[in-house]
Amino acid sequence: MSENRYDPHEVEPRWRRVWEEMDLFRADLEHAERPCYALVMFAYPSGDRLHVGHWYRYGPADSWARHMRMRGYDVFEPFGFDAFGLPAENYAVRTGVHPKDSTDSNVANMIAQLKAMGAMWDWARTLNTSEPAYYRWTQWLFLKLYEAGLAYRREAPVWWCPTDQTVLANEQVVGDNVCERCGTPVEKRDLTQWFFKITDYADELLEALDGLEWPERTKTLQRNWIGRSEGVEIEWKVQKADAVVRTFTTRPDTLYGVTFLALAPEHALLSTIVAPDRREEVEAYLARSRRLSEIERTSTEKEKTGVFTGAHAVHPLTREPVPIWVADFVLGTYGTGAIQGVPAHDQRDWEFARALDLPIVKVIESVDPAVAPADQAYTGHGTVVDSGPYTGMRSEQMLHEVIAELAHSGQGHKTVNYRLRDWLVSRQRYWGAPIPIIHCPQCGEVPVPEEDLPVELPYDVDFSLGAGKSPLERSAAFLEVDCPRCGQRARRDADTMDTFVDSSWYYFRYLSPHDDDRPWSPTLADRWLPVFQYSGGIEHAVLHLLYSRFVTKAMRDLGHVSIDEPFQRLFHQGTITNAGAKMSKSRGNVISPDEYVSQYGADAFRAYLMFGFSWAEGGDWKDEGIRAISAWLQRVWRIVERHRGLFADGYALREGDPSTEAAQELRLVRHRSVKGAGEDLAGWQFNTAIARMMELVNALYQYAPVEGEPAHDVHEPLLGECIETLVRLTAPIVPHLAEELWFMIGREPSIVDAGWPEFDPQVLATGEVTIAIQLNGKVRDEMRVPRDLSDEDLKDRAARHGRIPDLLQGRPIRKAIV
RNA sequence: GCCGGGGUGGCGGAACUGGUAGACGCGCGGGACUUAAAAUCCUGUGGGCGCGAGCCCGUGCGGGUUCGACUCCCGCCCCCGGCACCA
Repeated sequence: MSENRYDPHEVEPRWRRVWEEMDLFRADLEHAERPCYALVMFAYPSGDRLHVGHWYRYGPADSWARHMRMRGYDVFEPFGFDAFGLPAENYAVRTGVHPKDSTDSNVANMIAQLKAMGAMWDWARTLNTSEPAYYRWTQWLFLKLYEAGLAYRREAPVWWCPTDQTVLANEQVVGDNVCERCGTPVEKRDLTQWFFKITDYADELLEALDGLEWPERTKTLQRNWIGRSEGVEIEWKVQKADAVVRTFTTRPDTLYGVTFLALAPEHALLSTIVAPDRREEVEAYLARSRRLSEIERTSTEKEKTGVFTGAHAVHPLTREPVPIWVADFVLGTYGTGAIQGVPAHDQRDWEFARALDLPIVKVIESVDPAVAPADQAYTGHGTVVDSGPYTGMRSEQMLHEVIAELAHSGQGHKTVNYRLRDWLVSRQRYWGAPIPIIHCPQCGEVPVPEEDLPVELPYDVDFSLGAGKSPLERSAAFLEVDCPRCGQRARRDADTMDTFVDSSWYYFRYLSPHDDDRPWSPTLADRWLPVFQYSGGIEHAVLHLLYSRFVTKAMRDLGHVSIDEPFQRLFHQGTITNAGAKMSKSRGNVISPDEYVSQYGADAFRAYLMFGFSWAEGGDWKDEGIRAISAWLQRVWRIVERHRGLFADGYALREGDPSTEAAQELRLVRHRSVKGAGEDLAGWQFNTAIARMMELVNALYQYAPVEGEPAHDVHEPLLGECIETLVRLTAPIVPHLAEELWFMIGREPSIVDAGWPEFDPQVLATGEVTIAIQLNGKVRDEMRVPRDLSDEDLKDRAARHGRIPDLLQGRPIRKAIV
């Protein structure tokens, strides 16, 4: 290798050793004055090599954190592993390698690889959720929620994945009802399971989104998922029975158009109200609908079906009888499990009425007659017709009035419904935190006393997927236990917790990972939370990001923290693809970071990922990109190397007042670069931040060509100042190279504490500038003017400039814009 | 269907609250250095017309507001993501 080249392979490991010896990235959480908690999402140790995705999300996140440290923040940047979970266990089923062994070895390999990235992670505070010292507190969390009534066990129809042999949370069922993990179509089963009562927080989870600095689409995902819907619950007295059917509707203004009620097949009242002569037919219908899968039942393509129950309800306003049907398009899990059928103004009700020949009564007329198709329901608002005293009113107004009337007569009240369901947290798998509950024949559910935590996972278990029983269910050593309350023989709960429980509170634990008498320090939590800046994938929008918000709020209400939200600011990285497709082993298009890192160095790899893409978007991998950025790093190195002589001792780097035009221009670029790069880094716009640095480099080459001998006998403070600035600007992006250059110009390590360069808005506002002269929106000429010229003077000069007088022909210039 | 995001050169991507569209980079053309190549340095590069000064056209499509629109308004088309028989 020629002497005139930067060699990352020698430099990078050397500086990493120095940083480690300096203990540079150990955060002093107790004494921080400007805390900046820079958090990246957990890594899954499901493989032992880093892939491009790891570099793409962690490298830039570290660059942001580095720039914050240079700005004087006390940055805390931890890293840890979400080590429990199905992949490790499935691997064990296939190969017989114990999840603990494969996970531990993957974690060790990943840490070794991660260290080569040169990030500021504080490895003294790493976490591994599968270690008893961690999951002890996951179990503590469970117990706290249990004590507060926020964790409960009940039988419910739940999603079951036949491949993974476990239940799943609603949030883990994606697309056409398939398992988020393995893609297998899931089934509904009635099982007794543990839930966290996230629905208690539905309203706050929704409301508080407005105050979060999150991407709009992520907030939208959560809003849709929570699915708040305001409406009215209406009571319908059933004729000849001591029963009341409650329906939920968002459109009480259509009440006079109700021609039937429909109950879900699982509705509890059904057996009470069904007429004896209809019982047989109803039973047959229920049996039929039970056989249908959830997918078939809820398919919009499916013909509407239903059966008359023989019962009638009394219309709350007209007192007319309304037939009650059972129909499987009505969901037992939403609202009250019963609906008021208004065929004229609801498309589903319309289809139902057409299929079963029920009357369709129009009660709202569109104001615009053009929007009144005859072959479907009219769902908009308009003028009320055939609705007793409300006739002639605007439907929006009737909506309010009819609510008041129903409330007045005790037949209905305003209510809110949510799509959100409680979080199903139990899993019939081994590799997770055991649920700290003991089932005693005498005492029932008994929480494990806190002092007995952790309930440790036994190492010695049988992993074969047998007869629907998990390894823990088959482990007598684990299951058999004495009841902590009465001392009788009892049985441990054999389920483990969803791994999303592990990751729902880890940001607290990072603050005091070694405390063994409490999950976190309230003092540190108050000082460091909410997380200053969080980053990770959008795929967790309604999973981890929702669960963590719930856990934080629950812990707040239980008095364990004082914050309302865990993550104030959030960014999502995009995805790096190759040849237009996601990288995967099966496609054979996986780019291995190792090859590129060993060829170009960690800095170049990081810098390419930051420059070649808009970080939030991602994009397609291109080999030329990394070659280009690597060449640019050499270019940076060369210019600094060439002028290092400027930094001989005692040399003053004040940029002074440049006299020549070239010097003025260079100074201007310097200030512009500092401003631009700083703002862009702060906003995670890495590509444009680097572009600003490139402009400074280009300006330096213009100013001081590298041909020939450098003329350093000439006093050149501006050049020195610019070079020093350049080195500081690049430090967050290419930490190793910048540290080397910093050292090369005679400074002490480390550059992360050398401060971020400042710019002077005055400089950007003074000097001469070229402006375009537009007439009627078209550029007609340009001229050089001082930046601080007044509008009047500007107009005046422009009107006399070049060919402008000819074009103006005596008319004045109306407005000037600089 | 509803909600959110997006559509800009050959390519990746810029453009703050409307003010020279295409920063920066790749690729490509030209030049310097070299016996030569690589590397490096300089230079040109949205499209069309023109010898030239210059002119015309250009941010998915069609209208509009404005002295001026990638940006704002109205009506569409297409792509990505989420939700969806949610009453």
